[in-house]
Parts: sequence; structure tokens; C-alpha cells
Amino acid sequence: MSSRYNHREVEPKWRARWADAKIDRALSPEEAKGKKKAYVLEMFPYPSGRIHVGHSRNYTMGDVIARFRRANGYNVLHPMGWDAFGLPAENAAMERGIHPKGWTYDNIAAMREQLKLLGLAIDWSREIATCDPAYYKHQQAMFLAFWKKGLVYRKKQKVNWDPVDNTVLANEQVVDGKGWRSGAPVETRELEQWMFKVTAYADDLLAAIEKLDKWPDKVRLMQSNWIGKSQGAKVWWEIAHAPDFLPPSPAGEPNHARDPIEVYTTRPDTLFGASFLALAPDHPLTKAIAAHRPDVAKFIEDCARLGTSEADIEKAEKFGVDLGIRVKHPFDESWELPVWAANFVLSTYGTGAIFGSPAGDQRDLDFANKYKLPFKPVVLPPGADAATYTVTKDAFTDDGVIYNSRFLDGLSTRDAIKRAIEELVKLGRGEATTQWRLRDWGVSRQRYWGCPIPAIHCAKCGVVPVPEKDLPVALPDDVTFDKDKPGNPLDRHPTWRNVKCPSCGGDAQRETDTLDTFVDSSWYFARFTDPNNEAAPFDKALANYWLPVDQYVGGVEHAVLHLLYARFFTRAMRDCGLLDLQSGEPFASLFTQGMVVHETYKSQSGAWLLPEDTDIKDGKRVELTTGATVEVGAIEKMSKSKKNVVDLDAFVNDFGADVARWFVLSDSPPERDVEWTASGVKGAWGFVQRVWSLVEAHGRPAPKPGEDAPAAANEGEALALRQLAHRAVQSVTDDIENFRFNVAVARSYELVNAIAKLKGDDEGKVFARGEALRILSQLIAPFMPHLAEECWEKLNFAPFVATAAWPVADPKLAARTTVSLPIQVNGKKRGEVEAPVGAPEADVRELALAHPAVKPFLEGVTIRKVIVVPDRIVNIVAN
RNA sequence: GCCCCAGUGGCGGAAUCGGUAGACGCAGCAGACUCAAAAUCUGCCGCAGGCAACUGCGUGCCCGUUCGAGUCGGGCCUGGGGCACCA
Repeated sequence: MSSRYNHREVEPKWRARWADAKIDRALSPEEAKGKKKAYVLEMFPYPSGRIHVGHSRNYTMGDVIARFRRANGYNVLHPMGWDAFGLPAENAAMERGIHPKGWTYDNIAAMREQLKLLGLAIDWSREIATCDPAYYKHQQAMFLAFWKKGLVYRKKQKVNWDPVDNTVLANEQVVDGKGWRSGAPVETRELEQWMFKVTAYADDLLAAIEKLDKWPDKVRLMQSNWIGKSQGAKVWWEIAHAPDFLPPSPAGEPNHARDPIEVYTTRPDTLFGASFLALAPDHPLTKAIAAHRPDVAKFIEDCARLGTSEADIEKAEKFGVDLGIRVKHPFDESWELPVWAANFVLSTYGTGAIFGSPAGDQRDLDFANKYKLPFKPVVLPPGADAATYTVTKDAFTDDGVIYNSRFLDGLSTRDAIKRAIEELVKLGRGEATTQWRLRDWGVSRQRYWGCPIPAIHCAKCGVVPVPEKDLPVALPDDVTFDKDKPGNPLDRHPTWRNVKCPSCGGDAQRETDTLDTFVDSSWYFARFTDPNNEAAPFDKALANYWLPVDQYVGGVEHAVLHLLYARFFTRAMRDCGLLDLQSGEPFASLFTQGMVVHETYKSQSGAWLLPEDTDIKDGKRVELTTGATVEVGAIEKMSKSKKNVVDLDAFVNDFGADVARWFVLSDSPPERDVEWTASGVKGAWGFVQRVWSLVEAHGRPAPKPGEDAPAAANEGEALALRQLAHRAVQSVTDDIENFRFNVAVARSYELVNAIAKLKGDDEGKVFARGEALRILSQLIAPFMPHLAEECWEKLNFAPFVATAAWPVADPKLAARTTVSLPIQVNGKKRGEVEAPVGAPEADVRELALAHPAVKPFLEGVTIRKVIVVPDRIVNIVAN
């Protein structure tokens, strides 16, 4: 009689044995001699509180790869750490009076225990937390090194300012143009901020994308669009008239209000369609005029209320104001155009000024229509008639033939761009130029819970770096988060700020800004290579050995920023001599996994409900305690805020870690979202039981890999099972290698079905069954490591399936000898023949034409062509 | 608004190079075992028509390329991710 598989006993037992044997420890390069290295890394978590099953997918995927590599003989580095600085800790501090440090470390402790429940093959001796001074000390040193290297500078930047809370707001804290806590309309302010010169590497960051051939194409495309190299022209528009209050232009003074306005355009071919110039609200000229014109000042204020988010600015209704300036058209002195300020012109891109060519740009057209500015089309779409073609509401932005444009008439868009630039250069009114969308990285945050920026402000010496011997600049613990005293607690700390200037020894103040948390996550993968190094961020030789990360796994939401910053940082670290990685690319292969989603539930009072607090009664979802009907909402990403989470502890207790792991990898392709459902859990649970009962029922040691099979195992049903098992080895190996975990799961089901189907206990069948069970245990080991160990032991192997060599398929057993060929007539399947693999074309053709199911469709028609694709298909073309 | 991605039975999905659409799982239906139920096992299971053999239709929508399209191209629709201070 078979006993039930008891995960509550089995899982902790194997975790303890793995830990005792230290099988997850990454070997040093010396210990690993002869082995290839594999660095497998999942994006490390923010310690938000508790782990739910949604988080587990990311780590499980990485774990499958890590275990698979280990079985294939690699020296594996698979570490875990905590992205531990950030806003939620401060929010918790403000809302619940808990110190961010205590909150964070409590969360880390809880989440570490939860993660361990999953049985991940992680080298816990390398755990790091970014909020640990032992970590950020090196980050501060790197900041100083970058500074020395000219990669750090200070610049004024716009921020969202809450005038009631007196604090800077993150974009996410701006809701409908208002501060999320105060509800006050947001203002924009300019603050002096620390910047990283990402643009210094713009060319290389773009060019190197081509070599990242193990990254998803979509991510590579998003990266290159983000960097956004564009070829275009600068055009200088001379002032024809300006208000008298603008002072006359003194010779040689740069950026003077009466200087020609510099505009960047990618479409100089449409210059003859220009109908106005538009400046950004914070263009120097707009500001200069606002000083004298209340309506312009009001316009700037209205724009400020939109916040700093590009999405919000571009989605807002277009509005502008005529600045009362007239400029001369670069190709015709007598042609004057008005200059406006407009909310949709971004000061952060190009020169912060554009020329509006309404027929060829939708935003310009909307703006021209709103303010009744005249315009005419200059690009004729292919096939359109110049005499009748007009543009009213829809701009034509594609290529066409230029007309209404004097010397450009008749040229294609591409030729006209060249010709127009030539002319601009000849007239001294412009030049060809390359423009980047990529901006430098503003890293200053006016917050407490982040890495302090190691700089000191001295009245005499200016901004001075903290000497390296004084690092770390540690965060003070004694801070308060009173609601009535908002802003950065470091700013109002009584003593922490006050220091002596390292340069002159006089009284000076510490920088109170901290670093963007993206900085913390831009080098953690390098720290993992040598996490306990006190003298340096990491030993150069160790970083050289382990980097780049061979497999990085994380969410697509990081496809642009985090990955770009990490790529920048790695180049900067290389150029500061910290490591030798020539490519500067931290992640050789990237996989972006989908989210775990779940239905959302709301009580009748509108409060979110946990799934575990609801139940289904008579086909309706009701509240467990009251029986009241529950409103079932959208299927969304598991998140604490919507409570559609399934807690990991409870789940592991009920079903086991293996079921959770198996479930998140089954059914849905890894890159797509997976919906957490009770029925899916049931399927995974049933599979665990089924595998175990087969192993128990077998009740014998299994043959060892490579052991000679008795003759009886190579005929009939036994042979069929052996063939299927060896094909499963090929398929699953290939599926894991290519991140098709859901397909690997399906193949495992097939193998289990086949094992269960083989009845009888003769010598051949026992061998085939034992072999298949051994293979099954090994194939599922990366997915369900605890169950696999238990099976492995029962089949009389030791010590661990986790450290056993990955199975190898016997090519003779895995190979197919015949193949079924569909026969089509005019592309429709009409029959099927079984043919030997590699059968000559002529034979196949004959078989197909003679096929009884096909013949009727060939009567009364002429056969035009017979297409035979070897081992795949036959198509008869007839009419 | 801009950039990127996805869409296949009742449901999750498979089809890896343009070559049998629906592997595998879930749900459902029928049967076996059982006093009964659960569990387990066996079989069926895209839609429409047909007693059946079989026929027609079918991969979000429209158009195209091809002997052949879920897969390639063009145009839409719907959902999701990102847009620089959420991580």
C-alpha cells in the first residue's frame, strides 16, 4: 500500500541536508579549476514586507537554470540580496512611526526565511543588503572615483514640489497634478542636483546593443529607442522684432535674448511649411519675457502644475502663448513668423525650441488649429494630387514628395533633408547635427533612506569630496519623521550636517541629498562576486572571473532604466580600473519573465479582500466570515495594495514549495503572465502525488546511468517507454536551455503518463520503468528539487540528485525511424502516410498520389505540381 | 501623446526554420470501482452540419505575399509594460 507523499516532512529534511553539505556554495576560481563558471542572477527584491507566491516565479526560474547548470558541471554562482533603500520605508515611518531601518531589517529577516522555504539553490553566504554601510561605503568610494574621472557634475534640475509638505515628490506621488498627501497643486522647482554623465557613453551604449544577442529583441529595441540617436539639423532663426523691454544684444554675450533662436529638427525638408516657432515653458527667452508679461508668467505657472512627468505633459491639452517676437525665415528674410511658448515643447530634448510645421506633425497641427495659425502642406503623399490635397485634422508624417517649397520642390523627403541642410550651411543659418534623447542621470534625492552622497559644502572651498579614509558617510539613526515636519530629516538633523571642511578645516556642511536607489542596483551584481571584501567593492580578479552575469532574470518593467544604468555603471567601473570587462556589458544573457496575476476581490464596503478570506458558495464568491457577496474585479499583478496575494508561508504549509514552484512554471510561457488559480494548484499537487506513487509502486533500485539493458528491455512496450524517456531527456534539456519551462513541464507529464501506462513486471519492463523513473527524477529536479531528492533516494541513489550529472539521451533510442507525412491537395490536408525517415522524394510522391483518401480529390483535375518537403509534408497542386 | 509587447477551444497554453492547428494541463461529459461519496482508473472532448463515412468553417479584425500563413508584409481593434524621483 502506498503512503501519501508528506511534503511537510520531506521538504525541510532535504533543505537541511543540502545546507549541511554546502552544495550551493560557489567555488573559488582555484577550487573550480577545469569547471566552466555560470553566474545566474535574479533581480534582487525590494524588502517590502512578505513574499507572496507572485515573487516566487522570478526566483524559481533563475533556480531552474542554476540547478541545471550545476548538473551540467558548471561552477555556479547564484546569490541573493536586498535592494533595501527606498521610499516605502520612509512612508512606513511616516504612517506608522516605525524607523526605516528597523522596518527594512525586519522585512529582510521575514523574507529571507520565506525565500529559504522555496528550496532555492542559493549561496546564502553571499547575502548583501544595499542599506548596509559595508555595502554603501564602496558605493560612496565609487561616486568619488567617478567624480575624479569627470563622470559626476552638478546641474539645476526640475523637481515636483509640494508647497504644503515642503517636500520633493516622486512622479508616483503626484496624482492629477496634486501632492498625494497634502492634495496641494504641485509646483515645479529647480534644485541643484548631482548628475552622472551617462551621455559620455551614449555612442557605446547604443552600438553595443547589437552584440547583446542573448537579450530579448524587444528590450534591445527599447534601449536603443531610449538612447534615441537622431540625425537632424540646428536652424538659427534671427529675431526680426522683439518687445522693447528686451535689452539690446551686446556683442559676444552667449544665450542673449536677442540672439537668433536655435531650433533642432529632424525634418528640415518641411521648413517651407513652417508657421510658427514654439519654445519650452522654461526656455531662457520665455523666462525673459515672463519677467515683463504677466500672461506669460501665468503660462509658465500653468505648465509647472503639470509636473515633471513626460507622459503627463504630453497627454495634457496643448496650450501656448504668443511671445510677441517675430523671427525671419532662414530661407527668406522677408518672411516673418511668430514665436510662441507651448506646453508640449520639452526643454530636456534638443534645444527646447521647435519650428511648427503643422501639415507634417500632429502636435503642431493641433496647436495651429487651436490658435488659428495659418499653414500649408509641403509634403505630398504618394498618389495624392497636388491641386486638391489638403490637410485639416490629420497631419501627414510619412515620406512623400516635397512641393510648395521653392528649391526643394520635387525632391523626396530624404533628398530634401540633405538639400535643405546644404542650403542652411551655405547661408550660415544652420548645420547638420546629431541629437540624443538620452539625458544625464540625476541621482540626487532629497530623502533620508538612501546612500549619503559623500560631499561637503564649504563656504570658502565650494563643493569638496569627502576623503576616502572618512568613508562610509553613515546615515545617522536618530532621525524623526513627524508629519508636521516633512522634508528630508537629514536637513533638519541638529548635528549630522555639521563637519569641518576637509580642505580648509573651516566650518562646513554635509551634502544632505542621498543617491537614487537605482545607483544601489547598478553594481550589486559585481559585489556578489566578492561580497565580504572590506577594502574594495570587490576583488578585481574575482569580478573578472565571474562577470558578466551569464543569465539575468527579471521583470520587463526594468527593460530600460535599471538595465541602462547598470550598463553605464559597468563601463564607468571599468574605466576607473575596478574591473577589466572589456565589453562593459554586465549581463550576457537576459530573460524577462511575466508576472503572476490574480483576480481581485472587493467587499460591499469597497475594501480589498484577501483571496483566503473569500470562498465560492453556489457558484458565487462570498466573504468567508459574513457570507456577503464579493465583487470580483480585474485580474491584476499580485500586489499588497490590492490584496490579491497568496502568502507563501501558508501555501508552502498546505501544498509544499515544490507545488508552488511547479505551478508558476507550468501552463504559461515564462515571458508571459501566469494567472494563479486553484485549479492550477490542484494540477500541480496531483502531479507530485502521482510521481511519488509511481516511484513507490516500483519499489526497486533503478538501473544506473549507462547500465546495460537486458534484451527484453529493447522490444515491445519496454522499448517504447525507453524511447520516450530518452526523447524526453533531449526535449527537456533543450526546453530548459531555451526558457521553455512550460513545455518541459508538458514533456514531464507525457513521461509520467507513459510510465503509468506500462503494466507488468518482467525483466525488460522493470528495467525500462526503473530507467524512466530515474530519468524523470533528474528531469524534474531543477523544478521540484525536494520531491526529486526523495525519489532519487527511493531509487537507491546517493547522495543528491541535485549534484548528480544531468542525464544524457542515448541517440539510438531517441532517434525516430518513421515519420507521418500529411498529404495536402491545394493546401488542404486530405490524408496521411507513414514513411521511413529520409525516404526518397520519388517514393513519397508515389505513396501520396496513390493514397486512397487523396485519390478522389485528384479526379477530373490536372496535377500541376507535387511539392515534397522531406520528412515534413506533401502538397499536390491541381486544378 | 510617444516607444515596446501580446492576442490560438469553456480556460492556461503547444506548434522551435513558412509545412498535420489545438501537444500537455484544467474544467466538462460518459463509463469502471464503491452501499455511497472522495480518491483512482478508462474513454470522449474546437465550432457547425451529418446516423455515419465525412464535409465546411476556424489562431482578435481587414487586406496582401506564397503551392502552403497562428508564423511573413501592410492597415486597424483590444489588453499590458515603459516614459527618466515607485522598485
